[in-house]
Amino acid sequence: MTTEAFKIDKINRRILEVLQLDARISNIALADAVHLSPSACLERVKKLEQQGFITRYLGEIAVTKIAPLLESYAEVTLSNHRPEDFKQFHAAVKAEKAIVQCHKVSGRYDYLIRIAVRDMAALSRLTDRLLGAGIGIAKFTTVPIIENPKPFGGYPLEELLDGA
Amino acid sequence: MTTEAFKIDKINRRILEVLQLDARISNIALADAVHLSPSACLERVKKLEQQGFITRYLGEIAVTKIAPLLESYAEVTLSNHRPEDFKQFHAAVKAEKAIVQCHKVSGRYDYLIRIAVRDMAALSRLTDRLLGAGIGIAKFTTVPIIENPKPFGGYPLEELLDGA
DNA sequence: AGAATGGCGGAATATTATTCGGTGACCGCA
DNA sequence: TGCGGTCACCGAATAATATTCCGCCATTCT
Repeated sequence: MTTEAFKIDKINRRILEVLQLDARISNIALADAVHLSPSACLERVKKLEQQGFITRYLGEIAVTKIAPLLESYAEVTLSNHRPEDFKQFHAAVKAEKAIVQCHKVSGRYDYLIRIAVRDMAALSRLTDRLLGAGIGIAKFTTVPIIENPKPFGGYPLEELLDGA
Repeated sequence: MTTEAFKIDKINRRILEVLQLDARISNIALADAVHLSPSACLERVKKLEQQGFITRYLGEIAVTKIAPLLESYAEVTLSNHRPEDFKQFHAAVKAEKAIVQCHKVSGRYDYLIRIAVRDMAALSRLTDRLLGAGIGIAKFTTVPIIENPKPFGGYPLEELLDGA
């Protein structure tokens, strides 16, 4: 046998649900939450990590408490849509630390990127730099974030798995 | 003095930078990375948590490996902009598990929300439900995510703090 | 200078993670 | 139906880590 198809049963789903929102829970507490012994629970978690079902553990930082922060999205449209145009843009995006995330989307624009800078001046400098970098950006519309009424609350695994 | 202004020195910045992308690093390894003894390091981490500089630890799940997933953004415009209209919308958003995140923004629309459902049919049902819920949505434009060229890579704390 | 404060390192202890058999349920197959 | 074989589990033993505690500077304030 080669790579085994993995089974996401009810227990693994529960484990993922918990870890998704509390990555640093102790294995003992997690085991308790899913009604398993610590050893059995740990075995499952390790397997979930190794097989790539859990990719990373992230710490959420209250950036606004330590520094000025203007977070915003930007809608990006490229001038051309050849494979090399996309590649070029991807490379530029990855190199830019202020661009903290990038989605390729389907709709009125090609990409939706998330930007973290100190203030409008820095945002302005960034857009100028991107537009002047010759990476084929035809249109660049920034959408500043004012407030976050609902912070990320995890994926609804039950619905996605069972098919709500 | 009551609540002490907290100092984010170089070491704390480093701690945050590390934890941001590797929340489950052991305290010993973290201490090593920031050139502190485990006890001193732990003391700082605890303080950062207590004072709210670290808000949560999240596990990143490869949802697409375990279930069908259509993730998308949606641009939302409300019909009216009275305080109660916003409140009503916020409440609806929080109650909807498929809406995993919600930003209030400044631009052509009022909100940018992130949605996780199984497929187009589910997305369609969701939009119908939201539009029919009488929560004052005037316009609702979905923007499906095709690809993620740059996953979240953490905030550029150095730039934000030192002022790039 | 002297005392108070705060952060540090290192040792001791408590808690947790990890390893390691042993067991029972389930499955395929004769 | 009975016989391995496999797999996931549990519980105990061990290893590693987290956490506490205390004494020690360095800085600051008086």
